[in-house]
Amino acid sequence: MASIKDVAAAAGVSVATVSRVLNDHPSVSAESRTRVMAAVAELGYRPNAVARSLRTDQTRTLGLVISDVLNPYFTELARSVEEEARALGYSVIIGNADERPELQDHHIRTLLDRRIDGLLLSPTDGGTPLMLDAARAGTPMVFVDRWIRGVDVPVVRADGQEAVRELVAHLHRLGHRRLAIIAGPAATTTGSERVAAFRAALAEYGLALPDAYTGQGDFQADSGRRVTEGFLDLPEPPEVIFAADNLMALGALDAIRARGLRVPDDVALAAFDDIPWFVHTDPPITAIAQPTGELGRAAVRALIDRIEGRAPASVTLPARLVVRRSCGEPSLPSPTRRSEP
Amino acid sequence: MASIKDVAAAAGVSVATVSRVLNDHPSVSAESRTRVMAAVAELGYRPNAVARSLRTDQTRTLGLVISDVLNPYFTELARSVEEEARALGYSVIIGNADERPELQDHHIRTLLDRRIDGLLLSPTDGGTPLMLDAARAGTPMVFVDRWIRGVDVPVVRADGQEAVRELVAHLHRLGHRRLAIIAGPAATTTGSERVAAFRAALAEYGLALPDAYTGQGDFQADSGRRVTEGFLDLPEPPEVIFAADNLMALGALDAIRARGLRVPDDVALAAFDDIPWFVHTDPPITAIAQPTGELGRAAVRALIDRIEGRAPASVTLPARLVVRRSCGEPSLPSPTRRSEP
DNA sequence: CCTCCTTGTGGAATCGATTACACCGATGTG
DNA sequence: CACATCGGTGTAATCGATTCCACAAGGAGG
Repeated sequence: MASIKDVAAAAGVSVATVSRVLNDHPSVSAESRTRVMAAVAELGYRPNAVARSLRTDQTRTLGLVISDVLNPYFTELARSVEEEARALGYSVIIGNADERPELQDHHIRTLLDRRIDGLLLSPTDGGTPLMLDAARAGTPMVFVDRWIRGVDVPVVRADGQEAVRELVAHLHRLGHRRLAIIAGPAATTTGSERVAAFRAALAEYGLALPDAYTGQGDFQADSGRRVTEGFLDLPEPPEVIFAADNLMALGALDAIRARGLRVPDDVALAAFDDIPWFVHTDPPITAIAQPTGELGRAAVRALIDRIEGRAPASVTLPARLVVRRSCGEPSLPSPTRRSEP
Repeated sequence: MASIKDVAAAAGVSVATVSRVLNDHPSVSAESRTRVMAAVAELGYRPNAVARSLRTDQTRTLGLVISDVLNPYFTELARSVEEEARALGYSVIIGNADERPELQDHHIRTLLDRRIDGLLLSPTDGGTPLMLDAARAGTPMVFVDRWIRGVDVPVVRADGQEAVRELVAHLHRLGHRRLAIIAGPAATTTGSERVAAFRAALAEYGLALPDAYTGQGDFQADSGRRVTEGFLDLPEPPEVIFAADNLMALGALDAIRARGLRVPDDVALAAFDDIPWFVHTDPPITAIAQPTGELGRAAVRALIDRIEGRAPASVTLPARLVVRRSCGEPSLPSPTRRSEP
């Protein structure tokens, strides 16, 4: 592979001049410029990004560590992150933590070893020492979706409180009174906040959230299945199951179906995180939709602000309720609300 | 950030010795080794992967360029690729081409600039000059899923011929005679091969595949929708629509639903590429499942064989039919076939 | 007792870029 | 006419690692 020396030799100039042409430095004669360009084209020369990074101490690369690539929510997030980063001249390396803290740490470590310019994180847990150290050491960092308390790192996320309140109102209007939730890991903010929001909304209607109706999941389909089975085994099973993410909703649907029960006639189902497939499930699932693309883009902008020395700001965007049929009443009466992405 | 010099100074040895300890070279005294280790721990030193790569001319990184991250098939592929690569000590950088050749080239170029050790490709098209040049220049490369004829690059893919034959047999048995296909881009192998396999299977039953029943899609949901509308507008619409990938099947389902028609009563639907959601759509969709995880792992092994100087082999694995209810007959008669992943 | 290995170590070259600094000739100015 | 200025260029240092080579010390063998 041709190096800058080969180009210099072919163009009959020094490597310094070649470098100047490549980085369009002002003081290069038109003459030299054209000869260098010709040599570059002739040799098919491409600068070695590794060498350049070593010298300039910047890689123009962002790291993104997400909790689960197989979750369509995170896939969409990753996509929008990459898009915005590319538009701003950065590349993105994605690490999939699979909801496992060790794997998350593995990726953070590799990313740091590669000297990425900044890190976008959606922590699987309450924050490992490695992550905290990196933040303290001044690695440019931004949390997306999930975050960690007590760390001075900007957070870009959606606020679901209002949407959860709307959901509960919707459920209450439909006559449901026994509402259960499949929560995410308590160590994650999205795990605990969604339960809190749900509980608060229930309280407004004078409803309680008994322990028996609070199942502990891990954001994976299997846990949704398991928790749902527990709910259905109860002497008095809930009328509604609210899953704190889309995969657990899938598991719940499985479990309900396996018992020969019907949604929403026997049990109603709702989920946090809307995804395209929810339109096509049987029945279509009522969900709380996050502005995923906007979240990803805002996170990248915040991170790059931080990297380039500007002051990054935390961002909170509202989530919204998308009513479909999984909680009852085909929603024909109110056609306004029947929004599809 | 601490460098090897700092470690050397802290341990009272030369950088050469530190390097030897780090790469556990045999001739280092136990004495030096422990002192270096202590210094490393004390300083929290981590070798700079950029510098190391420059010197050794290897990055221990693989590039993976896929056609569409939002397609669950490719997400799963990416996941298995990363998993196997990690197990073998490599990292993976994923590029999403979004079915756009320019974007694909952008990613190939960036990956090459970063001097990745090898490239895993699922080409969006017939092969851009850049891609062909890279192959010719000797960049270790392997095609996954989709490939390009006339290039000397190993291919790891699934063979769907037998499964398509089974599908057609299944459809014929159910009494369907007017079968249509939503094809992928003809420039992709998966685009053309699936049509060919379908046509060949139909021929075995004395059925033709008229042009009117061959719609041109681009592997995206929208195109599935558009083509399906065309089919339904025909004076004699098909009885079955076979989508060459899962996203186009989703679009087809949308279009059918929008007309107020029912699956499978009014039109039957089948898809290439099985995904977890197909179990939960209304109705569950009959699909041809690829051994996605195995494909990803085999591709990584082939690529690493090539990188490390062993002779890589092409791999072809069989796809299989998963019968659900979208083509008619609840499949109760034959419970053996009702396999779920 | 002198050579010859072996083992452990450090100095320095190297990878491919960027960039500070020195230099040279041409132009402008007092 | 001497001198400062400036545009254009090259030499060389530098980033942080790896690794070749030289060398010293110590043990084995003649």
